[in-house]
Amino acid sequence: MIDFINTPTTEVAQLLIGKIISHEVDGVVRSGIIVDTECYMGEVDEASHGFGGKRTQRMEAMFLEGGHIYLYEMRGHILMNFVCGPIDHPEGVMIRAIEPLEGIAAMIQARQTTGPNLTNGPAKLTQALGITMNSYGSLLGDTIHLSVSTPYKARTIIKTSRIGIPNKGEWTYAPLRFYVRGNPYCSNVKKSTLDTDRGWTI
DNA sequence: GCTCCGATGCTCT
DNA sequence: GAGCATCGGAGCC
Repeated sequence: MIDFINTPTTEVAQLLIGKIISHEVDGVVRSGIIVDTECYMGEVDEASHGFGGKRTQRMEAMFLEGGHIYLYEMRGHILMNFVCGPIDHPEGVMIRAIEPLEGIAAMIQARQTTGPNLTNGPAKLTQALGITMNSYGSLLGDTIHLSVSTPYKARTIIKTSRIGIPNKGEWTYAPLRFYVRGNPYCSNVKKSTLDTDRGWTI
């Protein structure tokens, strides 16, 4: 299991790649392999909700100890983050995309679509997994589970700038996004760069 | 009470 | 590749 409190956030983001996240809805387990993550670096990161020491009701979970779930609602969509670092330290890793594994039929029903479109975006995967604001501030392992081991090994992890962060100075270009090269479920990838083994070495 | 706006996604060109 | 739909929280009046 990852030590979310003592491991640097940027390292957590890379360690999460290849792990399996699961959530149970009505007795049906839905799970997927994490393939795309982004870091948000707390008070100093202009793109982070915790920037400048701001602290409001809806971001309270971000200030919990590492290992908690921070959910953010935007335009009716839910985005999921794993909180990192010690308490009162608003850093976290957003899960940007997963590769469906179990409960795919349920995901298709929830999303009303199939293929990469099922989970290749932060709001898409929460909808596919059936995650709701009920899990806000819960501890990882409570309603949302993460595999202890890393069953899938990425051949190459691409390190690049984050998506949807304009006009944030150096933070717009900071290499805080990590994803599996060649995996079709990553956000915003070119078709020509996909690999037949989806980027895994096993 | 009201306005502004975003860590998005979908649709159409 | 660009434009827009559309919801709730934050912050200010």
